[in-house]
Amino acid sequence: MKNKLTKKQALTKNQLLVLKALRKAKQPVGAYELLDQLREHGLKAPLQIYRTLDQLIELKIVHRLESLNAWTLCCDAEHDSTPVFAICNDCGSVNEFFDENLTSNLAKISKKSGFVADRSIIEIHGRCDQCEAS
Amino acid sequence: MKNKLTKKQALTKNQLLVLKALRKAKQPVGAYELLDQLREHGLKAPLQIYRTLDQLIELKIVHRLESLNAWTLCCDAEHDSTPVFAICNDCGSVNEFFDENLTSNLAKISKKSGFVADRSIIEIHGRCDQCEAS
DNA sequence: AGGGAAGTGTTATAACATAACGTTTTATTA
DNA sequence: TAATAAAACGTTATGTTATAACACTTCCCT
Repeated sequence: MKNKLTKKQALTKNQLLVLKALRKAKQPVGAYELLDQLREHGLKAPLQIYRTLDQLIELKIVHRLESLNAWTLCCDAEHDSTPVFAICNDCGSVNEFFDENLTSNLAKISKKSGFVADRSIIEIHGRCDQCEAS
Repeated sequence: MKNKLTKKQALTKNQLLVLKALRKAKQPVGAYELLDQLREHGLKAPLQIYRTLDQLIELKIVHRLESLNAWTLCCDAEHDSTPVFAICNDCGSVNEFFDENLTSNLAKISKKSGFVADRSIIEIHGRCDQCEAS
């Protein structure tokens, strides 16, 4: 794995296609939906999508939302702490947050039980402020 | 919905079957795995399993692990705060924790952005103390 | 130029989940 | 206790999400 700059320059054709599709979307997108959108650009099989998504996750450019089976752009490539996703049940929008306290809380809980954490998933379902207001 | 006592007495045949299968398991179990185990007791279709699992979740006896597509018994029917699941990559075991600080942190993050939370998912992947020791 | 690693394409299949419909059981209350 | 509403159940078919296996290509480094 190279440094950030090199990484960004090194994006492949499929990676760029998937990224572009994710940028256009205002919500997380499923793998088969991405496939449908990218058929016109030559992608034909689910695996091409899944592989590309795995690569983009590895590059920390994309997150997978486990409770939605869908993917979304990372808000900011530079964070190290655990992202918190707030997922609106009504409009489907997702916001990504970071919270130092939460991250350290999580670390404490792990440590207390001797568990060595690797990857943390925090997803909150509910209603966003806009939907709540309307 | 009745009180806890009544609820427990009211478990149906399918609910009892699924619960028993989950109790025997030392790890979260997938829906089709449950189906396989319960075929000998007359369950034949996935939907019978999925429906029963939904009922047990509604009764707060069972949790779904979103990142595993699997289900596990709730450690304790009496909690109200958000459960934290620590999932071992090596042995597959899962531990359920509760942490007041974490729960209130989560609530704060939601509130700050005007998001009204409904359901929270916290799943940590890593290595449990036993696997880490060996 | 040679060799290894990463990326690609394709077919087939596995794993996970729900729609739609009708029947049976259970609980409620008139 | 008969009528009826609600919950649970069973079954077939289908939809959705994800991976296995294998062969080929491209890129990069020495």
